[in-house]
Amino acid sequence: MLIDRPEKESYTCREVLNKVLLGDALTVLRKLPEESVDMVFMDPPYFLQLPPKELRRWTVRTVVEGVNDDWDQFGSFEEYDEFIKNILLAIRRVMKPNATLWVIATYHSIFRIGKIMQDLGYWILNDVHWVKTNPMPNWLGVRFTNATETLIWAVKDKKAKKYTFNKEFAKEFGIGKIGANVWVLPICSGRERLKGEDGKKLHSTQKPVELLRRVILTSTQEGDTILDPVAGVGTTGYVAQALNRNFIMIEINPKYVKGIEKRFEEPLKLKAISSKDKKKVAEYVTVEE
Amino acid sequence: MLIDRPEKESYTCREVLNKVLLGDALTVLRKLPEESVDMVFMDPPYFLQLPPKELRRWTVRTVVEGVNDDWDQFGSFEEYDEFIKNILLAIRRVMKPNATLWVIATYHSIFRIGKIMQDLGYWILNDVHWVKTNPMPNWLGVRFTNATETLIWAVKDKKAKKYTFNKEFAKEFGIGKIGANVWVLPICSGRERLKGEDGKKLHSTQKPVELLRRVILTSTQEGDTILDPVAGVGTTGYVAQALNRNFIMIEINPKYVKGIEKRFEEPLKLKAISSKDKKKVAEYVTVEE
DNA sequence: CTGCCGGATGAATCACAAC
DNA sequence: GGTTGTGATTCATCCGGCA
Repeated sequence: MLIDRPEKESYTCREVLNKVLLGDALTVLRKLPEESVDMVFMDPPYFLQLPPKELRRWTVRTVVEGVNDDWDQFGSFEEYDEFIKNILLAIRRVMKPNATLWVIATYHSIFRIGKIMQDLGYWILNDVHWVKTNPMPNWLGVRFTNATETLIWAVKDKKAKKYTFNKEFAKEFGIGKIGANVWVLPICSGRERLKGEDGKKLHSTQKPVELLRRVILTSTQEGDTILDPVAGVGTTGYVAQALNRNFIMIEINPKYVKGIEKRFEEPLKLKAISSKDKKKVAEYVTVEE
Repeated sequence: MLIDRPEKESYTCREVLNKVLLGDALTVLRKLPEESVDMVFMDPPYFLQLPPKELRRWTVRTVVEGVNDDWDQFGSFEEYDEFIKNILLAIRRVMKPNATLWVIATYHSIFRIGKIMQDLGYWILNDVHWVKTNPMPNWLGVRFTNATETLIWAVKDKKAKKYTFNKEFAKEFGIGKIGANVWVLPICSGRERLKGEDGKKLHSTQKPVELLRRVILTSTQEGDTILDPVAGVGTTGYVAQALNRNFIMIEINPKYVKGIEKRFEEPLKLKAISSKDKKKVAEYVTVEE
């Protein structure tokens, strides 16, 4: 069975391998054996601005002179930080000593996440920048078009050395010929995008298969175990399976889990990025004369 | 006089306009009038935490002149955070209500800086990614080649609305045709790179003129006042002057200040990026068929 | 003046084994 | 644990020397 709802106190690796565990990330993570996974990919919820009324004031406010009282968003920042910190701690426990962790987010939250990671002892190896060829057309002329998401790639500890890095793939994916930390690829759309029964997109931030293909190929070996504690519609496991890696996915929303189940009925056949798509990418990033 | 050593308790804007103030950033910032500058560009120490040993090129046996300057040394993350927080607070005081702030750093510290900015109430407008066409390669192939630096662009407060954003320039500089938050340009080298009397680079991390040109053209108007509290060899003011903006620069190191003085003897004549360079950039980011 | 070639170098958290 | 010596292996770009 692909789907499982963990009831026991703790699980062996074998019991949860290649399963989607229905439940809260933190609760389920704590049931997994320690030092058991080779790589973790996390796509945490984005930080959403709540209406000011629901927010508390930030206690550190008193540090600053001459500041008006509208610093209300910090109450929710604190809650967000707490959530991130706890899940990063729980992840750290299940990572093998030389496992690596990927986290993806936008500027709304990536800075908070990165600092928390460093404070917990994670050692950042790279930031990788996903440049979207077809970002949301949010051009109001008041900001730069936000065409990027940032991935942080890290090890548990500064001392971790023998992590997996397949540089041939890194060179293939990064722009230029030097394996740079910049990936240019389109967002998930078209047939790849999962739809609900209402015909609308099932998940608001479904990650493209190609993104996970790159993550997995550069940082794991065949047979490795990949964990995604906030699986959403399960792109991580879906691509992992196609690349002969094992996966453990955790997702709390039954709607998404149902989506994963349906998705897995038709296993992914991976093909390299089409030359047509490559051409599009090339056109996109080319600077005009 | 271009150079000035502030002795008084406080200064009017007129007294410090288009001057390099020799002194500690925090001390001098507190002497400036509040709400007096339109834009701030800050290039703080990145706290690279480079290993104490030297890195030697294998083929030519030469040593990489890393960033081992005293100004990049901090005892701990906490110490670094305190430094950043205090300077960000002092900057906030002198910013006009609709002024904007740019901060640049690499993955070593940009996440910490971004979180501290958010915690202090700064409202992030964008992250802008500088993709370097000619970075140091990662020789051992154990990571992605770190080819980027990240700029955070922010206003003092979420409520600030009427900040300057020249969208024509944003469209010109960003890759694609959408004004994306990605700038591709080479690092500062060759004749542009200031040399000391020993023939070696005067500053380990001099920023390219083209980077500042983009920052200034997108986020200020002619006649605006631009502050750089950690001026180094003064690229910010040098480009500001060429673009008919006013500047206030602060720098504590007399060696760098002397470098600025000499640099200003020959005012910058700005030329647009050449079509040859544009072509190179295009080649660099183009994806192969 | 131009073109070719060798040398130098860049914000780098870059390895590993032996003592 | 720290220190030191050996060795495996990157690329775009600029500059100066020389043909």
